[in-house]
Amino acid sequence: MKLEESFYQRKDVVKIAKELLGKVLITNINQNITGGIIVETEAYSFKEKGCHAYNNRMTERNKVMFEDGGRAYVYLCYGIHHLFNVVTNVEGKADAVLIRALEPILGETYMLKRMKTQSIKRVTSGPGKLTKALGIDRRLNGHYLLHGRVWIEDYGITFPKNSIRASSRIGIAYAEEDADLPWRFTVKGSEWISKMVIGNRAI
DNA sequence: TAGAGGATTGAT
DNA sequence: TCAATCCTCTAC
Repeated sequence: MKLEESFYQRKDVVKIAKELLGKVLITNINQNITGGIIVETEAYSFKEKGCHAYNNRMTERNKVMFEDGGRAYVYLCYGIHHLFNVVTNVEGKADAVLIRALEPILGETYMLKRMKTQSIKRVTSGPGKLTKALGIDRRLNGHYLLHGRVWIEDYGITFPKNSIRASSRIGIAYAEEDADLPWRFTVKGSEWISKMVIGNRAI
């Protein structure tokens, strides 16, 4: 069952980021259905410095974040990678959840083809990789998640509270004290989460 | 309008 | 450890 507007348009982006774990992100690009169970997310709020929309700063890039919840915010990072976010909260309140890793369950063949690899373990374990595997790019920026080519479904999978790990978000050292907010959520023990490194420590 | 830098990744 | 790669934002 597709998640409805009311799921996205709530105020608590951190809660939504946790609840998205276990949901299934699906795309239909050129009739190729691909998708996976979300196992890693990060919450971003306009109230903190890690967010593109901090202090209500609206630019050409992030203006989708200021629209009503339930849309895709896709942007290009490092000139190479497309990153996929879910816009949450109501119009004017620019919150979003970055999807960082999936467990592939639909269209594995297409994903392997897009990633030019034989290893399914590597196709969706990182925010830049999963967008490529699912065929997501900036053309889907602003796209409504309730119909069309990209959406999120509830497959009835719920991870118990004690199996969700909260840690600090990746790659936002510039956010000063807000860089320490424990707003990255991963499924404990999942072999599908991203392998980013903080300092010398692999996490 | 030029210049710097980024919510990453994979190869070395 | 570092290059790839280009869009976005800021300052001038």
